[in-house]
Amino acid sequence: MLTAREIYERLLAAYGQPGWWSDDPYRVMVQSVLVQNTAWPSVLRVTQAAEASLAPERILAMTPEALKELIRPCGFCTRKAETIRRLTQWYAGYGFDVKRTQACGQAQLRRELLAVKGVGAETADVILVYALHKPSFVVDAYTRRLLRRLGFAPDDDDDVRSFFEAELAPDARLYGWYHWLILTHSIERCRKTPVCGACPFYDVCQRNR
DNA sequence: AGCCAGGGTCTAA
DNA sequence: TTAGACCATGGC
Repeated sequence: MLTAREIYERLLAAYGQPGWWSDDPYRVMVQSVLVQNTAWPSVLRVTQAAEASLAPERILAMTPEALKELIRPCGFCTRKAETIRRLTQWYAGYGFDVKRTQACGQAQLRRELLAVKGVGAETADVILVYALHKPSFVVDAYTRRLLRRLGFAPDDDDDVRSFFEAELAPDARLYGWYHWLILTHSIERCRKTPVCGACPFYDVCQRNR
């Protein structure tokens, strides 16, 4: 089994400098909800079309029905509209101020985010890492699948999270990059060319046995 | 045409 | 406590 560092090194060598979700914290919050069980292009289409409305004050000013219509193409629009509203209200408690929000401890922020109905572990961790720059490793379907293919069979997501966090420095930038690389690997390579000799994990991938 | 997509909540056993 | 139903829509 590769270590967390070895996996990162291979991803970096294969895909180069990783990207970042967004430098706009509120955009990360909205998109992290919209992408729940939804393909990314749908999220992009909605958020680009709604560019002018994508400020927390504007969202809270909309009627629930208008917000629902705005995000309809992403699916689950009733629930996601409610979640976005609740999340925005949570952010309002910090005056829509990232710095004020970041002043809180990571554990407290994670608890508060998980307490927002409609926000689960993955959404909370995406917001922690990309919007608030707190090192909470993001475990998503791709992360689970990659580790499984590398021969690691965790009982639950907490085990996956500790696999990474136990070995890596608690660095939000690193975690964000790491998640981004797993994403790139999963979408750009694994999905389009399922079995591929150029895969950075070809030698250890369970699928090749 | 049917299946899946970067999830989360609620419920029945 | 856990597996399964449910939530909605678009893309392939």
